[in-house]
Order: sequence, then C-alpha cells, then structure tokens
Amino acid sequence: MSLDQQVALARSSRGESSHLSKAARQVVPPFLQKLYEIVSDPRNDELIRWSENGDSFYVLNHERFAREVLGRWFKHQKFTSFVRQLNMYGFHKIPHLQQGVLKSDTDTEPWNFEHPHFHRGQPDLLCLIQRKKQPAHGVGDDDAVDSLNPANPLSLPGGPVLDVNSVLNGIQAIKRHQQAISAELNALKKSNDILWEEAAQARRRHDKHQDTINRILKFLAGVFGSSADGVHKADGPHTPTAVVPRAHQRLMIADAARSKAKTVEIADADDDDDGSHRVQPQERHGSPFRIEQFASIDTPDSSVFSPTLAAQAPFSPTADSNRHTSVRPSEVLNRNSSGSSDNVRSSASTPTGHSARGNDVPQRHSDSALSPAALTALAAASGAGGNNEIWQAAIQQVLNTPGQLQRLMQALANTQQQPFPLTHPSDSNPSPRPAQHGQIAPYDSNGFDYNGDRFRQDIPVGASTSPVAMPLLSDSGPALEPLMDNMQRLQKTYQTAAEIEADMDVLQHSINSLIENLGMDPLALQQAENSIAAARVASAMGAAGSANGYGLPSVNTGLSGPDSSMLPPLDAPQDTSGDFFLDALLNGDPGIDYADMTDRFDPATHIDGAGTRVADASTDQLTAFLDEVSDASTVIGNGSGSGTNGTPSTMRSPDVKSVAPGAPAAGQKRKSELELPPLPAQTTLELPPGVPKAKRKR
Amino acid sequence: MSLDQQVALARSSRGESSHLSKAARQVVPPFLQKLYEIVSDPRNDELIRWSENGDSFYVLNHERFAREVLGRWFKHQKFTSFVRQLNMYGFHKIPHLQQGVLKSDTDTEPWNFEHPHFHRGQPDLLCLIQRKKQPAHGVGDDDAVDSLNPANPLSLPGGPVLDVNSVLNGIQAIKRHQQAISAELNALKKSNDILWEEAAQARRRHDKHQDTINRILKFLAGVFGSSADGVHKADGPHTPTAVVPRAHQRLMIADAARSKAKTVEIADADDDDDGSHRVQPQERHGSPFRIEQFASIDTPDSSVFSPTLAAQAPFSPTADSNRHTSVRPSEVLNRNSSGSSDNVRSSASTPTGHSARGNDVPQRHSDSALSPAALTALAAASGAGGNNEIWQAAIQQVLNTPGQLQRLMQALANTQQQPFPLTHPSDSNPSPRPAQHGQIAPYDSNGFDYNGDRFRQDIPVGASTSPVAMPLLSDSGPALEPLMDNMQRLQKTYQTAAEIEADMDVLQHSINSLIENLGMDPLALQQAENSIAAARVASAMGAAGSANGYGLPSVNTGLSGPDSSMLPPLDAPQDTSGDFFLDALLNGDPGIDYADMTDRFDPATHIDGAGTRVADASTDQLTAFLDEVSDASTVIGNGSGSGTNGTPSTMRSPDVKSVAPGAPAAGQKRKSELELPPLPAQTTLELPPGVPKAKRKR
DNA sequence: CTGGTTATTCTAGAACA
DNA sequence: TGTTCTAGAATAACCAG
Repeated sequence: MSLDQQVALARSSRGESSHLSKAARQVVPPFLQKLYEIVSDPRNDELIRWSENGDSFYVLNHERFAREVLGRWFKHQKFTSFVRQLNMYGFHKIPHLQQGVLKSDTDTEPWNFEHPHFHRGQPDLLCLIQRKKQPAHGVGDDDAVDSLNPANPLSLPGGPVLDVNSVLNGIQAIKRHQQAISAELNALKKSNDILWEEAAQARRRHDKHQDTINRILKFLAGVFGSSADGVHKADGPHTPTAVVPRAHQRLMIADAARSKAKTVEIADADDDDDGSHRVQPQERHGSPFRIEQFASIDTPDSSVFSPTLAAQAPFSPTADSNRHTSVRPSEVLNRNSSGSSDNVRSSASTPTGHSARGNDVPQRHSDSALSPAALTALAAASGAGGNNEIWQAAIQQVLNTPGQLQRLMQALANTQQQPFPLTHPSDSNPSPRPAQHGQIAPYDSNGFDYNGDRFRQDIPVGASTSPVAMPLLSDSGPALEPLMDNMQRLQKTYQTAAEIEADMDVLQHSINSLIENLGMDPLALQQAENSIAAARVASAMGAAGSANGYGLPSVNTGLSGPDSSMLPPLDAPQDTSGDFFLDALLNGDPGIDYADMTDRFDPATHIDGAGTRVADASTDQLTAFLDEVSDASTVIGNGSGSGTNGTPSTMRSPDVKSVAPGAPAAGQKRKSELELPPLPAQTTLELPPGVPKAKRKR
Repeated sequence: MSLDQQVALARSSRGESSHLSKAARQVVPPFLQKLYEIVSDPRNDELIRWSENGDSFYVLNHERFAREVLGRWFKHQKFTSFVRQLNMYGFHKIPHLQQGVLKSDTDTEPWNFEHPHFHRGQPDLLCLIQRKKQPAHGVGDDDAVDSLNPANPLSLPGGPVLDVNSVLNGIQAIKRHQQAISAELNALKKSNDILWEEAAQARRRHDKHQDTINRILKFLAGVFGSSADGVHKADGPHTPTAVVPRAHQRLMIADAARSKAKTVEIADADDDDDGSHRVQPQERHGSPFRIEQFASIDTPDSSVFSPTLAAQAPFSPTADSNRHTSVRPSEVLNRNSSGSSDNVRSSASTPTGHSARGNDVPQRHSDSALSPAALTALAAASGAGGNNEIWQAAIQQVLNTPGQLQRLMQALANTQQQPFPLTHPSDSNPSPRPAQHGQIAPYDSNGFDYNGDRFRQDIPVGASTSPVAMPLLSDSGPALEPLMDNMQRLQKTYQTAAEIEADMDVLQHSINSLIENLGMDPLALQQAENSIAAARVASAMGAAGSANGYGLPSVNTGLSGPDSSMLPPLDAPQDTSGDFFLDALLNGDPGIDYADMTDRFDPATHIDGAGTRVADASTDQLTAFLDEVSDASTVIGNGSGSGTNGTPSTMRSPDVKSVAPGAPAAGQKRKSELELPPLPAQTTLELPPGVPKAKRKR
C-alpha cells in the first residue's frame, strides 16, 4: 500500500464530518478513522487532543474520556480496550515526563500516544498504519520444548520404570487417602450438622426450661403477689427493708463472712448476663414491682449458649416462628461473619446498657430488703402462738418485698446456668500434625471420655466422674453422640492427612530416584520446570475444587448479618407483677455459704434429712387463697404481660441484610474456573521482527 | 517452601494489624498481603470487597478505587497495574454477568477477581498463591500445575522431562495442600472438642435445670400439698381433679387458645425428653392427678426441635433401658426424618399413651398423696374468705420448717452459681487477637492464623474483641465460635480436598504421559509393577498409620453402641407429686415471655468471686432443700414418705448412674473407630487426557 | 553493591464475537 | 476487526548477604 494509496489518500478532503475520502474509508480500519476524528474534534479537547506539534495526542483524563467519549464511538467504555487497539495499530505511549509526579488524587496524569503515521492534519497517512497480525502461528511449543530438551535424557529404560511405577503407586495411594479424607470430611460435615442441630436444640430446650421456670415464678408471684397487691400495693418495694432487720442479722450471723461476697456475686451475674440487654431499659424502670428482676429470671444459660448460635443461627431474632427453623451449617457458612458479629455486638450490649443495669442492681437489693430471715424473725417474734395480726404483718412483709421474690426467681432461673466452659482441651498447640501419633485423641474417647484432665476441668461440677453426677447427664445422652462422631471423624481425617504426608515423602523420594535414573538432576529440573507444573496443577486444582459438587461456599463466608436471625435473641417477657414472696425466700441469708454446697451435694441424700413436715397448714383456706391469687396473678400477668412480647429491641441487628446479590457472578466464575487457563504460549520465538521490542519509555 | 513456610505460618501469632502471622508475612509477597488487607478492610467496602461467599472480590468502582485506595498501598494509582499484579499471581477476572449492560455513564461496572486460594477469612491460603515466574523457559509456576494438565502439549518431544518436573511440582503442590488440610483438620478438631464440651455442658445444664424445676415443683407441691394434707388427707389423690376444676380452668382461660396446644406440647416434650420414661409405668397408672402433667415439666423442647435426634434416637417409648443406646450420626443421617418424627409423636402423644399415663399417675400420687390440686380443691371448699387460723396454718407450714425454708433460700441464692468456668478457646491461643482492622479476628486455635473474616464470623459472639458486644454474648459467646469456625474449616478442608483430588488427576495424567514418553505403557507398567510399588507405599503408609495407632476407621463407623454411654439419655427425674400447680403455672400465661430473663445472670462472673466454685452448689442446695421438703410432704402425704431416698422413683433415676461406667466403653469404641476401612482400590490411572484448554471466560 | 525477587508499566497474545 | 482478559517484557525498586 505504499505510495499509490498514500497519494490517493493524501488527496482526500477532510473538512467534512469525515476526514477521509470514501476510498480511504474503505481501506482504513474503523478504529483509526474514529481515532482521528475523536482526536481532531475540538469538542473533545478537554479530554483528548493533539499535542502541540500535532505528532501525538493526549488523553487528558482517561477516566472521563472512557466514560464520555469512548461510549460514543465504540462498543465499550474501557480505556484499556482503547489502549489495546492503539497498541494493536502500533501506537506507543510516551511516558509522562514526571511519571509519578502529579499524585494530587483528583488529578489524573495524561496519556500521550504517538505513531509515526498519525499526525494532525494528515489523515491520509492513516492507511500506512497497519494492524498487527496475529502470529501466523508456528511457534510456540517447539521453542519451549526445545529449551527443555537439552537437559533431558529420558533414555535409560530400565531404572526409571520401576520408579515410575512407584510414583504411580504412590499417587494412587495418595488418591486413596484423598478419598478417605473426603469421606471423613463428609462425615464430619454431617456430624457437624448434627452438632448444630444439637446446639439449636439445647438452646430451645433451655428456653423452654426458662419458660417453665418463669411460669412457675410468675405463678408464685401471682399467688403471693396478688394478695400482697391488695394490701400493700401502694407501698411497693420500698417499705420492707427497715422492718425486720434484726431477724435478718440473726440468720446472717452464721454466714456473715460470705454474705457479702454472695450478694456481689449475684449482682455481677446480673450484669453479665444481662449484657445482652434484652429488656428494654424503660421497661425496667419505674415499676413498683420491679419487673426487671423478673426479667432476669430467664435462664442465663441460653444467653451463654445462644450468643454464638444466636449470632450465627439463621433464626430471625424478631420472630419466634423462626426459632423452630432448623439451621443448616452450610447456610450458615455462607454468610458473612463480619456483618453478623458486628450486629450482635452492637445490638447486644452497649455501654449504656451496662450502666442502666448497674443502676438496677442497687434497687434490687433494696427490694430484697426483706429477707426470709426477716420473716423467720417475725414468725419468731409472733411466737409460736402467733396472733393474727402478727402473722399478717409477717406475710405482708414477705409479700411486699417483690425484690426478694424476684431474686428467688432469678436464682431459680440461674441455677442451672453454666457458662460454657470453653476451655479447650487440647490445645493451643498450633502444630498441626502432632497429635496424630501420640495422643490423638483427646477426643476419641467419648464424648465423655475426654480424658481426665479436660473433664475434670470443664466438668468439675461433678458431672462426669462421680456416679452421682452422671445422672445429670441423663437426659441428653443420645443427642450428643453425633458430637462424638464428629470428633472421631476429625481424628481420622487428621490421621489421613498425616499419612498422606508420609506418602508424599515416599513419592517424592521415588520420583527423585526416577529422575536420577533418567540422568537428570532432580533439583535442576525442578528448578526449571517447577513453576510450570506447579502452575498447572494449581490451576487444575483450583478448577476442580470449584467444580466439585461440594458447592461448598467459601469457608469463611460464614455468617453474615442475617445469621443473627437464626437464633432469635431471647426476648424478655417481662411481666412480673408480683414477686415478693419468692424474693423474701431468696433474700434469705446472704450469709450462707454456698460455695461448698456445690455438686457434692447430692440432692437425693439431703432430701430426707429434715423430714420436717411442712404439711399441716390449713388447706382449705390456703387453697382458696391460692386460687384467688392465681386468678389475680393471671390478670396481673396479662396486663403487664405486654412487657414480655414488647421488647422488640432485642437482638436483630439491621445491618445483616446487605449481603445478597452477587451470587450469580460467582456461578459464572465457577464455570470459568473449570476451564484451564490458556496454556502459555511458549512461543518464545524471537518476536515479530517489525515490532519494537525494546520498551520505549524512559 | 512448603514446609518451612507452612510451619512458619502455622506458628504465627497474628494479632497485629496484619492478618498474617509474622512468618507468613515473610513468605507471602507484599502484594498478596496488601490485597488481602485491602479487600478485607470494611472501610473499603464501597470500593472493593469480598463477594458474598468470600471466594472472590469485587472492585466496585475501579476509578475511585485507583485514586483512593491504590495510592495508599502501592506506589502507583493505576488500576491496570493492579490488575497486572493480580494476573501475575494467577487471579482471574470473572466476567460480569451482563458485560456491557450498565452503561449509565456514571456507573462503572464492577470488576470481579478470584483466585482459588484467595478467600475471605483464609489468609493462610495466601502462601499457596505463587507469583508467576519469569520465563526461564517455561511457563508460570502458579499454573505450573497446568503443565500437568493432560492437554499439555509439551509432551511430544522432550515431553517427559517437563512431565517429570510437572509431576514434581504437582507433588509439591499436593504437599502444600496436604499441609493446609492438616492444619485445617487440626483446627477443626479443636473446634470440635470445644463443641463437644459445649454440648456436654449444655446437657448438664439442661439436666440441672430440669432437676431444679422438678424439685421446685415438688417442693411447691409439698408445701402446699402438705397443708392440704392435714385437712384432706383422707381424700387423697382421687378427689382433687374433679374438685378444683374451676381454678384450673380459670387459669387456663387466658390461655385457652394455647392451653391445649400447650398441654399437647408438654406431652410431647415429655415423650421426647422424658421419652426416656423416667417415670415407671406402674407409677404412672391410676393417678387421677394426672402426673403426666408434671412429668411434662421437663423441657419438651428437645422433642420439638430435635426431630432428628429425637426421632432417630433409639429411645423406646416403653423401655428405659434403651435410653442409653447411642445413636450414630451416620445412622441418624441415614434415617428418614419422617419416620423419626412419627415415632416421636406417636410415642409421645398418642391418646393411648396419655391414657396410660393418666392411669399411672395414681401410685406416684399416693406417695405425694396430697397434690396441689387437692389443695386447691380444699381451699375452694373452705371458701375464699381466709380466717386467721387458716392463714396461720399456711404460714406456719412455711415457717415451721425453718430448715427447709432456709435451705430453699440458700439454694436459691446459690442458684446463680455456675459451675463451669468458661475459658475461651481462643484464649488458649497465645497470640493476641488482632483487633486491628476491625474485623479480623483470626481464629487462633489452629496453628494457622486463619483470621480475618473468619474471625468475624466466628467470634461474632463477642468473644473477644469488642467490649461492648461482649456483654451480650458474654458467657456463651465464645463457646459457639468454635462452631462457626468449625464449619468454616470444614468448608476449607473440603475445598482443599477437592483440589487435591484435581491435582491428583492432573498428576496422574502427567505421569501417564511421562511414561508414554518413556515408551512404556502406563497401564502395563502399572499392572506389572503396581503391586510392588503399592506394597511399598502401602507398607510405608500403613506403618505410619498403624504406628499412629490411628488406623483410620471407616468413615461412618461413627458412633457405635458404646457411645451412647458417652452421653446418657436425658432422664427425667420424675417425682412429681403434686402437679396441678405447675399445670396451672405452665398453662398460665402464655403471653409472658420469659426468654429474656435468663441472660442477665452471668455465671462466669460468679465463678471467680471467691475462686471457689460456687458452681452447682446453689443448685444442689436448692435441690436438696426441695427434696427435703418434698420428702416431708411426701411423708405427710403418704405417711409412708420413704421420702427422699426411699423413693427410687423420685428424681434420680437409677439408670442414670449406670451410665457412668459406660464411658470407658465409649473410649474403647473410639479407638476401634479409628481403624481405617479398607481403602477402595481405585486405579484411575488413565485420566482424561485432554482437559480443556479453552479460555476460561465466557 | 550485587543477585534475586517483586513492582510497575507498556505491549503483545489469545480467545471470542 | 473489535473487545476482553491475560501474558510478556523491560525496567524500577527492594532487600538480604
């Protein structure tokens, strides 16, 4: 196309919209035509224009240029594509004088391109610009191969063979192990699901327990509270304290030493658990009956346990309906943890919450002012004979002290709580393999057989060892099994991995020998080829990984905000109207030392001890009373009961949701993954002659 | 690099700003570290963030990203440079779904990149990402693996060499993966341990709860029942039902709607939890008091929620002995949910069952002769108006039993104690947690520093990081982490396994080609030599394996009978003498929400107090007290009150004890479990030769 | 300061439409 | 030919010894 064309083109008229003649337009590739027009169009001067002397052009702001100009001329808006074309046509970028100078953030450094035949006012030269052709091909493999060849002498027949076989066998072994691992993992996964289920169940069970306890308490409160209500409602919590101090002391004497600790403890407990702040602050305050105390009644266990679950479980916090939803681990995994965690935290416990709580505590104590001791004292005072008035007073006392009742309830509620001991058994030991051979299993034993140490630590309460303790575990037994399974599987997998490791060593060795047999230097080869093989394998693996049906979401994706919904935050039903009775009971003696009583105490044994008769009282009246009370309580309960449901504030963190879209993309990607990456063009032929090989810049 | 790096990584502590351990940081190229941080930093979410499932990342607005983010981390602000690096490390762009769709001018289409080893929360995988090496002659390392790829053209001439290398590389890659898997498994194992512990604790807690509740109920029954006793003792169990229907009804009225459901539920629950049939059949029959209601008190939740477990659990409705049977997860998994559910239900609440139970009741009641119902009835009979005498009697009842009262109070007070110390798993980890970037919270448990996202997920519960959040989750929070972590790990491991699988295939193929190049027939060779090599390898492996003592057990071997001992079935202590009360209570206010009340108590806090274990003491005391009381009542009621100890039927179910001994057995079983099942002989040597070379995208 | 690796930049390869 | 994604290649920057 040399001269003739050029001449022809040169003649072209360029004033019109097109700078090229018809003939030229048929010869010159669209890209060049468009480029010429774009650069020449003064309307684009802000974004792209000729250099001062017209032998190159600048793209002043490639971002805006891409958005505002490219789209008008091309099917895309990608600056990179534009550049690709330029390069394709032999344009070169002229490096900016001060390459990295203007970093003013908002400023984009201009791109300057030139081409020997791309000049202002000379569209006729465009025909001289040739698009680079593709390689015509040929090259490639040979080159690469050749380079490799020199060194390699695969010649020797004998030796290698065996090694090769060993390699093959080793690989097979690895494969088998791999499969074993896969199986293990699968089993583990299932096991994990079960575990999850178990956890969820435990949660629910706990909730129910709590519920039951609450009901009982409420009932009691209702029973006793109502009567109190009628009499002292006005007084509310405040009066009682002063009344029976003496008796209190008496009782306390014995336990004096500890009493303080105990109370404190309780207070703390309250704080901690409440950390969740399920109850609305408002609800808590101002109620003569001190609803909050009641609120506290729920068993802390759930809190203990649930936090995790709650956070991760798919249950929606707000709706109870969700509770029953089963949570599938896999689902859980897909969620974003960050979101969820944040949510949980934020929603859960703000400093404010604490302070609020702290405040609450004191009151509580005041409420409890009337201790059982007091009651006792009164009773004593009144004497065995007891006259009505005295009795009444005593009872009133009891009834009037809602706080105490509350405490009782709380105590009940708390009784079982056990913070989860998360101690972990085995180890902090990071090293992966270690366990395998020796001590494998802390776990295997059984769920329970965790070895002694662990057990002792975690289950000090006597759960395990002592026969007495065992009973405790009774109910749940079966449920846990899956857990064990899980452990076992883990062990197995672990082991398998170790074995594979061993296999690999063997394999490696055999391969090395093979190579040596072949007369090559394994190391050298490795150095040379390593990268290649590795790359391929890696890619292959990657693809496979995504390919395999597991469809397992990325591991960590885990829990996102939504997760929190899985296990709804406990919400506190608050209606606790009357409670003093219990309170009185509970308050009883701070002094008592409970520490000792722990597990050893076998309830069964003690039971008989007193053998006192509680019985005799006059039944009829009592019954009547109870009836009345219960009614009252019911009413009361319902009335205030709204408190219960009310607390919307609970857990639900809003942030959870954002995650969603995007999945499809992943899908695509997956597919793409499966395909192996293009093989490297091993063409290292000496590059196409004409093209500038050296980099121009600088 | 593999081992060193990995080991180093494993060891690392990562709490600092970086998600990686120190060691890791030395091995992982800066670019990858930066990339991980950038992507994981929530502050950049607007511009760059993980995909939903964490297996890729998006650059939402590359222009802004380039300006605002790149400059902060790199020496440039060029998105193209960033992309080049990504490609250099083997990242691939995932084409946008609708490539050129959103042309809204102001909108930039997001760029989505992925890499098989670049996942949210798995910075430990970064060490697997290899930068492509310069030509040296072949291809990139990363995809070195590709060379293994069957499609691999190099085979022809010098083929073998390259193949050998590819094999080596592939093996190395596999090794790395293997190690990663090992680490994962380790982590998983730990996680599982924790989970187990939690489950066990939950169980125990639950049991205690139940026990407490039962005791309380009993106590109440005793207290009130006793008074009734005096008056109506003669009436005994028979009268009450009819007598006080009214009160009962009244209470139920409010809940009428639910009452039925509730009762049903309870019944079911009973079956499920109690499914174990804590109450002897004989005991159950003939009681007009409807003990079953009491029985139901134990938390039914299990039934509701644990369909899987419950359903599959071997509980036989009739025989207690079955309780201890262990359920194997695998078995469980295999079972049909429908079947299980049916079982539960049928056993739980069939009309028959109910009736039977009703009949049973009497005996038991005979012990507790005076049931609350009776009391109520009496009360009703006596009339609403209380006279002094009546009051006195009632109060006396309560007050006269100072010992009991005191105990009760004590018990209640102690209630909050919490036996189990919560140590957090993560705590064990020496490395401080990185709060650094906000969300990173690596799960340290394993040698690896998995961190980042995972952490967010795992620790959402508030285990560590945020003080604020913590409160809610306080106790339990950390406990669940393991679950999440576990899941994540599973996922990872899974993935890894899959990848390895792929690698193996590739390797296999390359080996085959190698062999072919060598002029051998792979199959033939294999046939011939297979046994030999296999033998060797096998022996080697076997030795290792057996040495460990692990012998991998068959996957599903899972839990065998002995396991059941591990966790004994929940048994329900059933001594429910008086129950209407409870009944009333339970039916009581459905509206009340108790859920929240729990958490406030923080068991953990209690623990430390004196350093003493207050733990269960409270519970025990309470229990004891209650027992005592109940005994008393029992005595009164029966006159026979063999009371506490006597009544075997009472709470402590005898069978429970039996459980303990079983534990060891479980241990044994575990061991047996470990033995591996025969490996499947799979000779898949001839892998599909040509894997697709096609370009990935589109 | 020198060799080896990573980073940055520009250009080319390749696949596909 | 155009578009897109990825690789090659040259050079710059770094870092350990």
